[in-house]
Amino acid sequence: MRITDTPADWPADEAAARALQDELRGRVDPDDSGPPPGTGHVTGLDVAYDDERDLVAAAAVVLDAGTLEVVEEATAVGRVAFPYVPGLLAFREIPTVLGALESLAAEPGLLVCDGYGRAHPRRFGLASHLGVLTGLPSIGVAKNPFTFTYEQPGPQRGDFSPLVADDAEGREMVGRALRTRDGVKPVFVSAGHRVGLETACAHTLLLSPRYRIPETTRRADALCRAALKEALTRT
DNA sequence: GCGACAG
DNA sequence: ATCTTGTCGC
Repeated sequence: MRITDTPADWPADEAAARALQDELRGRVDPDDSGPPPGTGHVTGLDVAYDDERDLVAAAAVVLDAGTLEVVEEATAVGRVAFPYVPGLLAFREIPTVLGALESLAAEPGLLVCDGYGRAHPRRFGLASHLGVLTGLPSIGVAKNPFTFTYEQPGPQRGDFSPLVADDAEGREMVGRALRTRDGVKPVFVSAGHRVGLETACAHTLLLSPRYRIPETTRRADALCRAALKEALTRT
């Protein structure tokens, strides 16, 4: 098994990581040049950790956006490149996630990340970061509200309410709490690169026909866990 | 200083 | 994220 290595110029500490986010945030494209929902490919990304052995397993699962059938799967294993610090999650996941993405033969199309994009302390979360580094359209679909506030959206699938940030960047609407299943806790959607919030929500609903979490993330979650187990067996 | 905090 | 079985409900 080959271990994806951390880039030599990876931020060494929190200050350097925050500075890099401030530098890269200007490269995010807020326009809607990404694919129309339901067309082309959508790629789910996720990672699993074993802090004991210092390992990270990442998975990239490409689905046909129209049928949600799996087109291709890829995994990569790496060393933990950064500790978990709220707001700096991307530095922990990106090296290995890029390793998985690079080994795909298919076009990734839209990147669906397990976390946030624009909804972030410096407006540059994991989805924004991955979008800028790859040039691919991306969105973030998180399972928790992080530090943001929101009113409970209506009870039906498709109902949503604004996700509001009130921090150093000011008070602003950075995403949506979106109900993907009737009567079930909403997911938290934010724009990444080349995809607007409205479009990001449309993608999310099409990717979640049955469960709260998008098929892309569900598939990637199962795959990276399996890849981690496999890596532990061989390590 | 304390608490909260994507995964 | 991760440690972890059964169980209540649709």
